[in-house]
Formats: sequence, C-alpha cells, structure tokens
Amino acid sequence: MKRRRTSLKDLAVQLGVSIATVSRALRNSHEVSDDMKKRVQSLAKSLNYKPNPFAQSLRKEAPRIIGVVLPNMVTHYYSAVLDGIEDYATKQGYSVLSANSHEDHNREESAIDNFVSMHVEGIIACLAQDTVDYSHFKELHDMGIPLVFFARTCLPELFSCVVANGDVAAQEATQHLIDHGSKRIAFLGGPNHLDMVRRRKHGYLEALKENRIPIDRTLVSCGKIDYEEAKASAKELLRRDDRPDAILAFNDIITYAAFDAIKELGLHIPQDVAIIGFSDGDTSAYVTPRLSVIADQAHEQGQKVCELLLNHIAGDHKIRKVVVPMTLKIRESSDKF
Amino acid sequence: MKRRRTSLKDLAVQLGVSIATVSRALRNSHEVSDDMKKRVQSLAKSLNYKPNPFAQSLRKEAPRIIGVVLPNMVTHYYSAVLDGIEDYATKQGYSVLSANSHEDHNREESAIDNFVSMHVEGIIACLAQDTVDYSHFKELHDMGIPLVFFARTCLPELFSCVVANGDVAAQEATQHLIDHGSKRIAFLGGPNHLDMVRRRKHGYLEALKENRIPIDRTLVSCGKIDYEEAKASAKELLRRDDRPDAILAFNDIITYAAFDAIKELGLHIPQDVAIIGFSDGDTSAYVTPRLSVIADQAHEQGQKVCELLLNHIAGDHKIRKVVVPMTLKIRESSDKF
DNA sequence: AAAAATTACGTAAACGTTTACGAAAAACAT
DNA sequence: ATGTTTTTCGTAAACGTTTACGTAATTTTT
Repeated sequence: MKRRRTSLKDLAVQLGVSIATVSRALRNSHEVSDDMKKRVQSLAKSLNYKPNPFAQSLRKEAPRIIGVVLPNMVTHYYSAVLDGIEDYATKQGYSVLSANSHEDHNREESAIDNFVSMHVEGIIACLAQDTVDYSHFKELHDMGIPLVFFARTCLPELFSCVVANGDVAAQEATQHLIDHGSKRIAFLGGPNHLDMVRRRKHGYLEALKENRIPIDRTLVSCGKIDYEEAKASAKELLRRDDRPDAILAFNDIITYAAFDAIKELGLHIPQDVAIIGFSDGDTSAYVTPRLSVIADQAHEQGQKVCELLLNHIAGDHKIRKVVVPMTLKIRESSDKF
Repeated sequence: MKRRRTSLKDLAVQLGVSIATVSRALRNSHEVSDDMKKRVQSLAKSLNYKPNPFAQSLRKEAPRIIGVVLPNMVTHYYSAVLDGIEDYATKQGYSVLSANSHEDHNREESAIDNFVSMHVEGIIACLAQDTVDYSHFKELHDMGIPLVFFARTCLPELFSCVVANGDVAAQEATQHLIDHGSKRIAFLGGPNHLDMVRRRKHGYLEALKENRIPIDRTLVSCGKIDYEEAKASAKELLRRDDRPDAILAFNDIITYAAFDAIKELGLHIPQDVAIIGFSDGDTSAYVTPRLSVIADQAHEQGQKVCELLLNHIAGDHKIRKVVVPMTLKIRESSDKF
C-alpha cells in the first residue's frame, strides 16, 4: 500500500548508470551528454520523480521554504498579506510556513526558533505589538538568515522592509476631512512605539499644521489595539463637550470600535462626526454609512515583501526599504456635503 | 558570520562519546545510563541543540509538518480555520504549510503535489469550488498519507472530516424567520455539488415543510460564490412582484452581496426584507442594521480538524465524521418586531 | 605522432539522524 | 565457578542528495 517515492537510485538502476550521472542530468550539468540527459529526463518525467527536499537541504541549505510570522491571522490585512506572500512564493517554487505570534513577544520568539530549526531559507515578519526587545532578530542576522519586515519594522540598518506610505495617506485623509468642514479631528492610534503608528500620526499632524489648525494633544489617543479598549476611549472622547467632529482611525479594529461607539452614543455619521479608517476589508463598503477608508493594498504588500525576501535569498545583500502607496477611498462616512 | 548549527556530532565530540549514545540519550532511551543522560541533555541545552528535521525525516517520515489547502485565505472563515489549525498544531509541536487553491482545481492539485514532495505527515483540505474529480485525493489515500477534510468534503468512506451542522442551523434560522412573520423566504446558495450547500438547503426546506409552507423553487438560487454574480441574482429576485420578504444567505460574500442589493433597490432591512447570513466576521455586528448570522465557530473547527489529523498521524485509522454546532445570533437584520 | 585538453562518466564522501547489530562489562542465577 | 541475562555503550549502515576527485576515452593542439 504505502509505496515509496521514486529516488535517484531508482532512475539510476533502471537506466544502468550511476546515481551521480542521473543527478547531473537532471540539473542540466555540462558534464553529461545530451543523449543521456534526454534519456534521464524522460524517464524521470514518466516516473514522476520529485527530488526529496529533505535530502537536498541536508546537503545544501535550500529546502525552498520560507517562514512568516504574523501578529494574528484573522484580521483582513494580515490574511491578505499572507495571501500575497503565498502567491508570489508558490510562483517561485517556494513553500510557506506560517506562524501566529498572537501579538505576544514570547510566542513570536519561539516561532522564529522553530523556523530556524526548520532551516527555512528566509523569514518574513511583522512585529508583535509588545515586542521591544529585538535580540532574536539580531541573532537571525548573525546566523545569516535573511529576514524582511513589513508594516511593523525595526533594526532598519539590518533588514529590508516593506511599509505603506501611511504618512502621506494620513495627510491626504486629514486634508479631505478639513476640506469638508471638520474643525476638530481626532486620531485614534495604536501603540506609540510602532513606527507605523508614528508615521500615520505624523501625516495627521502635518495636515493640521499646513492648515494652521492648533494641535490639541487630547484628541490624540494611542492605546492598545483592542476592540473594547478602543471603543471605551472613543466613547470618552465623544462624551466631552468639545468632542471631535471627525475621527481618523488607525486600523480595522479601531475603526469599527469607533464606528460602534459613535452609534451607541446616538450620534450621526458623518453629520455629527465623520470617520475615515485605515482598512481594506470588503465589508467597509457594505456598512451603513459606507465607510471611507485608506486602503492598504495588503495583497500587493505581501507580494512585494516576498519578492524582497527571495531576492535576498538569491544573494542580494543591499538593504532596501520599499514604500508602497495607499489609496484614499472616499465614501459616505466622511462626505458631509 | 554564518555559523553552523550544533549537531549530534558536536555534542558527541565534546563529551567523548559516540553519536549513537548522544542520540539515544536525547530520546530518553533505556539503553543509556541516567548519569550519561544528564550529561548529554545538559550540554545539549547549553549549546541550544535542535535536531535537524531534515535529517530526521530522511530516516523516518516524520518532519512534524502538516499541509493545509484552502480555497482562499482572505475570507474570514478560512483564515479563522487556519488560525485554529495553527494553534492546535503548534501546541503539538507541528508546523503548518499553507497553500491557496484559489478555488481552482489545478492549483489545488499542484498544492497537494507539493505537499507530497515536501513529505508532510498529513494534509487538511477544503475542496476548491470546481473540484469534482477526486483522484488526487484518492492517490493520497493509496500512499497512506492521512487527510482530513473540513467544510467541503468528499470520499467520506476514505477520509475523516469536520463539518458544521449547517442543516439544523439553517432550519433554526428559517424557523426564526417564519416566527417573525416572513412568508416568502429565499435561499441564496452556492454551487449545488458542494454538500455544505446541500446540507444548508436541506435544513431550509425542512423548516418550510414543517410549517406547511409551499416550496417555491424560484426562490432557491444556487450559483457561483462570487460577489457580483450573487448581487445580480439577488437583485433579480428582489425586483419581482412577488419578491421574497426574507433571505437566507449561504456565506459572507453572498450575504453582503444581498445586503448591498437590498439597499441599492431602496428596500429596508428588516421591514421589507429580513436577512440572515452564514458568517462570523466581527464586522457583521457593526454594520447597519446589525446582521443576524449563523456563526460557524471557525476557530473551533480548525482546532478540531487538526486534532483529527494528528490522531490519524498517530495511528488512529478509524474514519470519523465530526459535526460541530453552529450558533444562531439574532440581531437587527431579522428582527421585525 | 606525441602531448595536452576536453568530454563523459563512475566512485565515494558528506550532510545529520536513527537503529540493527555487536560487544564488553556488570549483575544475576545456578 | 560457570552460565545467563541485563546494562550500557560503540560500529556501521541507511535515508536521498550533491559534488570533489579520479579516470578512461575522445578530441584538439603542436
């Protein structure tokens, strides 16, 4: 029942040649005659020969596997990035191992550990929310294992990364809110140490400055990325006498939390308070009112980050920082006129 | 720079014993003295020894890797199932390779192929929409590679599977719609050959029968799972004079498509037409009106299917069919009173 | 025509494990 | 004291590849 896979030896025996010749013929070595190559390759095809990646990577470190660590797998953004990675990887003949850090530093570290012991050729990572110690990544660099970050990055002098231009997107979105009459715009962000948060906040602040709008630090809230927590702080903000008339929200979770908070307080979108969120799920277009969003092009980001990684694996040692554009999609939730 | 990993030989040399002894000591063999075990294990720990899984699986087929093929990775249901699988797998020391069939039979087949050549210990799959030829799965069975299906299944005599009790859930949901005054309930399904579709449709029809409501076949629409297509057929249904006053929708995509169609036609939910969808994304609770759903408990399904697979890998040969319950969450979109 | 280079293959070692087999020493039984 | 079992370790083969090295046979150069 349990039949063995065909190996080089099987081919060699059937053709009456040595294993080495078969191996070379399949790798198109110049050290084997064209006639022999044809015989070997045709037999290999008819016997459905597939090289054993374990034997291969026992010799040389090339199992054609990469690892991906995500802070979670359920959020649309991450699953879409993973989807993009997987697309590019399979196109290049790579397989992808995925792991979930659950936004936890320890689990992130053990996921990396596991990847190392799996001898992956490279790793793609998005930092867990509470990761502030980067030594496990530094070790990867010392071991010569290529790593590329996306979205949440660190150690920019050591690793390439792919980030969205959240700053200009945030600036555009804020400008749009201002153009549509908003005077007091709040920014609901995530953990302050994430540069993704800082970048977006920066764009938000820039827009305010350019329009000579005084900056009110109490309108900037940077907490954990957690639905209930975000909802609570949104409510707190909205209950104030000088409540904001617009909200720029850092991501899906926070956007919907704010969305929910606004409705529960009986306020109207966009009349009482406009809202634009960073998000890209399909559902943002189906909710009422339809949500204006800054779309992250997650799938493209995934493809790009995978491309970078595979280039590094192929020998490119130049550290690159790729910025992919985000696009502002104006819909009902921010359109007061 | 690129330092080598510590191997059994390294440990053996440092301790002045043979490789075999080291190997046995680490596997807690009775063939080695307790004293020696301690010495080996402590050195292994201090040198951060990790067995090379490639060398291991070159000897015996146990790289502790499983493969997962999904029809897509972006839909909440699938990413949540994958998340559940990943959770259970890592807890048991397994890594998971994921692949995306993109609902395409050929890509599904080559994903399986790749898994086989990767020597995965087992495979979890959810059929692509257009897969009707199951020979590639049969081959897996012949090769003795464990496989477990979820959601969309086939060859029930060969493989275990995890399915949701969509039939009773659909029946409950339909009953709820009837109880709330709906007379003409439409069912928007997916491809008819998927048993998941059939099961849910069956529950829907059962509820109608039980309530002696005549069955109108024109209210049952089973097409491709595609947003635009579903939206078009929903519109067509809703433009009729005898339009339905309630819709039971097969999944996320179709639910939101119908949701969108209803709104575009200027109809009101739930007054003009109530709607309940099979879905479990967070957003279903945030849209207006809040969507009544049949929640699939995707994460639990993922854990369960992984548990089944690992049991098979461990030697359990009994084919099992596990039915996990779905829960009806009534919210605004179906609550006419 | 002899010397040199090239072509086309085989041999064997290596990667890091696991394990059947063997063997010496210790413990036990008679 | 001898025979038997048990304990504890080493030797070596095997898994499927890749590749340095060797070596005939052929071709090219002088």
